[in-house]
Amino acid sequence: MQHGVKESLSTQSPRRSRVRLTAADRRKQILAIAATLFARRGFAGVTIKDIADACSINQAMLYRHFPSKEMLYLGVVEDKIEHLQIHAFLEQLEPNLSIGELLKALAFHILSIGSRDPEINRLLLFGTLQGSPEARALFRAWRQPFVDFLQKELKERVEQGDLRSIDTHITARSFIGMVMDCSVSCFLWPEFGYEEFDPQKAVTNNVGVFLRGMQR
Amino acid sequence: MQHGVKESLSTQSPRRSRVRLTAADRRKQILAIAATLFARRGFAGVTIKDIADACSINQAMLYRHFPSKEMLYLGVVEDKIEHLQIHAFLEQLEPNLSIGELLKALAFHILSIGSRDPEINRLLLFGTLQGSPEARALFRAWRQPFVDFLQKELKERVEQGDLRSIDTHITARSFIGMVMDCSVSCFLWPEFGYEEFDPQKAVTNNVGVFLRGMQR
DNA sequence: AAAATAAGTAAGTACTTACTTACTTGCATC
DNA sequence: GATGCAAGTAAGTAAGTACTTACTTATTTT
Repeated sequence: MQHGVKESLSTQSPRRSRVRLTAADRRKQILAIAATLFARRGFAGVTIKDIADACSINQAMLYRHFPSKEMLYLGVVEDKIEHLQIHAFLEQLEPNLSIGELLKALAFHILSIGSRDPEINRLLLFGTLQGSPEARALFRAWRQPFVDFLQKELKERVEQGDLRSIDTHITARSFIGMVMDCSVSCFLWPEFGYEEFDPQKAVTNNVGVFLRGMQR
Repeated sequence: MQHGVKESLSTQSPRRSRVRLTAADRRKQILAIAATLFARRGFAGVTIKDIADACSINQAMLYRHFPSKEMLYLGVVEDKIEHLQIHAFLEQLEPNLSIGELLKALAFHILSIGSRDPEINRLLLFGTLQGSPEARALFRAWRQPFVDFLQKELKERVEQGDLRSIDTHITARSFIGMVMDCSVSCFLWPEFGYEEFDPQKAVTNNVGVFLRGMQR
């Protein structure tokens, strides 16, 4: 591979073989790289030059795809939301799950998305802290569906007498909040004993506690 | 009080009576105002000019008190940590509280600090997202003591057989996480039905669930 | 009242920021 | 192989950015 490659003699500077992408591909690349940077350092912590450099293109190219930094940020968030598909996940859940199985399914899904793509949680947190309206949309798409769904399920079971008369809104919100907090702190504070943290064990433990706490 | 005050006739423009503070007072003012701004917009979202303007002083004055923006930020965080006093709170708790009373006491304290001074939570979140080492210190001072304390108390009671054999680390972390998430979401997402949210009710509900879930 | 000291400012420096303009390159189609 | 067009760039602009310098004002001490 290394030795004797004919071209390599003159490719010391290989005519700067720049990749020339189609507009659609370049747009995708910009969105992906910008997502990573915005998630890591927040809106104000990233410059247009940072993004352009990371994409190996000129800043002017960014402005052919997005009219401003704000709109690029909006594009990043919208792109994330589009690929979340929480409602689809909730709808394909088996309809006759026990409340324990349901809590487990929700918790695992939240944790698995959070560990597969930490950018979502970071974008949500950074965005809401900054007060950007885009973050509101992320919240509605990422966190709220779980709460609404769980509350509905809890309410049904309370009315049927399967569960104690707990406050369904507070309980749903708190359970989802607990799982989200867990998901977030795993990558925000890997030290502090969260390194060896096992989601499987955490879910089993916490679902057990909630379950017994809610049952008659 | 209002009428006939002699000086008020000529105080329309009172010779620009600029306040001239002592160094100690000015330092305090800068720290307080910088804390508000950094908490609201993050490190990168605040400029030295913003802070100086908000203090009604020249930017150069800031550099007489703090050698750089970084060091000012560090000062803000250290100042917050100094006034937290979580260990003092934990030590003055009655030693023979039931586990239910203990959970309630911890939850109320976290929520009351969070609502009295939202800057702490915002600084902690902003800081950790940015990856600033100062945030690590805030975490250690604000969140970790609660977890460590609760885990110790849970462990004792599990060993005495008062509680089921739950995972004390995970449970302590999750309970504190749930309360912190609640505290944070109250001011981050006041819409989404958290406006009429009553901490008293939430604590009663959730402590009840956890309690029953942990007891034999 | 004079001297010493500390709080305060105006107006810079060198560099970075988001965004633009005028131009060049590569590729598909006729 | 010339043509049209989209992908790409170099080199700007004007308004910030963190930080500095040289100077002025107020208060305390002698």
